[in-house]
Amino acid sequence: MRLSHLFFTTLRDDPAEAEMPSHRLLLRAGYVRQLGSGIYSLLPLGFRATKRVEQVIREEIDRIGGQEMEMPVVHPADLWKESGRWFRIGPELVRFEDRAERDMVLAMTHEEVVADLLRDVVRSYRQLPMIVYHFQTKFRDEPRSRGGLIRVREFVMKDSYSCDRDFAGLDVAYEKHYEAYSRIFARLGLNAIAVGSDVGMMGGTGAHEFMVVNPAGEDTLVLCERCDYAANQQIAVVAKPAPAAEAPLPVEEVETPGATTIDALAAFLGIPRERTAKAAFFVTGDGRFVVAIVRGDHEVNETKLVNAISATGGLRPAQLEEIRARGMEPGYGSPIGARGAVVVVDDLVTRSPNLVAGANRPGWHLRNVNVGRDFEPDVVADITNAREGDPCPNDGSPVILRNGIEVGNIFKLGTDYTSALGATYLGEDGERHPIVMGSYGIGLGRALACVVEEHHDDKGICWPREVAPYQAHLVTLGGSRDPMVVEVAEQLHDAARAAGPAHEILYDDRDESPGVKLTDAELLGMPTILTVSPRSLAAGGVEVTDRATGARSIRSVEEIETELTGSIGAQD
RNA sequence: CGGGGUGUGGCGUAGUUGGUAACGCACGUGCUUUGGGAGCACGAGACCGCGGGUUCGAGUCCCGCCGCCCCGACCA
Repeated sequence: MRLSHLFFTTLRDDPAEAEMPSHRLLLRAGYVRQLGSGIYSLLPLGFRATKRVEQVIREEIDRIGGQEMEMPVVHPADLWKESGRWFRIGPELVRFEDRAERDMVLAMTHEEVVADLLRDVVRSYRQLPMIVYHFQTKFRDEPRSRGGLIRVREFVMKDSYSCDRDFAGLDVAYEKHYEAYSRIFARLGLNAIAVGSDVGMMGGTGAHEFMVVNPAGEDTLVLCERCDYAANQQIAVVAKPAPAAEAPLPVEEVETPGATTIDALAAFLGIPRERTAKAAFFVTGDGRFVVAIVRGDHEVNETKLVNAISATGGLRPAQLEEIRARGMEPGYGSPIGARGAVVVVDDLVTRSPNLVAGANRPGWHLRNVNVGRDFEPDVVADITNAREGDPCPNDGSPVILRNGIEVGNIFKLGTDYTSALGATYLGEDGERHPIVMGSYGIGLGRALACVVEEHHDDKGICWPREVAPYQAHLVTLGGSRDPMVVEVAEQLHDAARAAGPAHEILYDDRDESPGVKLTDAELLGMPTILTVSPRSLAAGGVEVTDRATGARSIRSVEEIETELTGSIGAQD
């Protein structure tokens, strides 16, 4: 591909609104352009790189038996009403009416369509198991997109769906995907770690997210310093050693004017935060009022809290009036004397004696509060966030906290969708059974951006070979109108092109100064930069620079031609 | 949806007490130049986000709206 004809442009200056390196570089190097908030066009270079990511994924999903297909982006809302999601999902699901005033949705995922196809196509257990997948556009009207391609509203996702006779079959399909994903991310040059993640109401044996450690990540990962323990903070369980036992002391009131926060309270009384109990107030989607009690040195983990009380519809913070109506006082709150509230107590609190807790009276707290004696929990569970330095549940080593970007997830769906839509098969036993599904996603654009996050330097992108839109970037220098230089360059370009689309190289045939060409070559990031100039010819041929390492060597023209047209492409 | 910011040629920016828009890069033409974002000359390119208002006069002041970015809320 001649750069003089490529639909792109590089920017000398950093775009003002791009903060993440991947966003900045993909814009500057002419890979993508923004159309609106969270909506991007892929220019030819970006499209080509995305196609390479896609091909890696395709090969690995095919390898575990996936069958590629394609499902629509626009769905009749009836399907989503059948599954119930039409009613459960908020405004991130785009709804509209067609000309006949039928409700329609823009697909944000494709479980419903798969389940619909299953009930049409699958009749017998003999047709199972199977895996289908496609690369298809999703639209999710996120309240806030950010970070360039990292979090967008419209994106192409590889989503695969496993369809099995039973949960044992699901486990197999899940394991296959786990391994396929590991291979995919390794091939993409991504250091992705699989972390356990929340399975929500689904039960089953689990879900994993594949996370890339990145400061801009939106999830918090809990990682063991020593062993391979890794979990999303949403579900991470760490050891919580109990303090030394003490005999319960009598409750005393203590005046604590203005101490509405744990920090203020601990400072005022001159005690450590772990001697206090913190109350947080929520209302569940199904209308229950919840007061969660954790120790002052911990934070409430809402995901764990939701799971502990099976709160359908999630949680929202309670309003002041709602709290007071239950006999509690924000800032000085505790379950003591509360009414009409589900009291959820962190297990550590039950093992921590003589805590300072709210007196439910402004300006007052209570000393020596003990769970069981002074108030009765409705639920005792682990409802706190793991903290940096807490003991790993496997080997007790300190855990560390890191931000992570989710580049893929695998999820045991079970029979929710197939039951709702009536996708069943006739088993060997002559009975109807719901098909057991799993779903598995990878966002292409996000994966691409993560590759750039991991593979760049101060000059530009450094594509891994598996992802590079072109295998090499050919630059002519030092009198680029020199007939010999042009002839050699044209020869290499033609030869690579003749070897097939996968072998094609980028050829900078522009009449630009050496500085511009070399700077652009480094910005664009092809793994190999080939330089042809009178100097290189005099030295024996073509100068070969490895973009990632900067290593240079002179190779003969014939040698380079052989490599360009041979297997060096790694794109076969 | 809250909080903060921002909107001026393709990109990055300047624009003072209100007087019809400037600079760098990029772009076009010509000549020179060619191993690290070249030089000279000429040139093109902006309804200053949109609407209303104040004013003799608005990029600038006032009101409303919109877009985009960041933080938070949210996230099958």
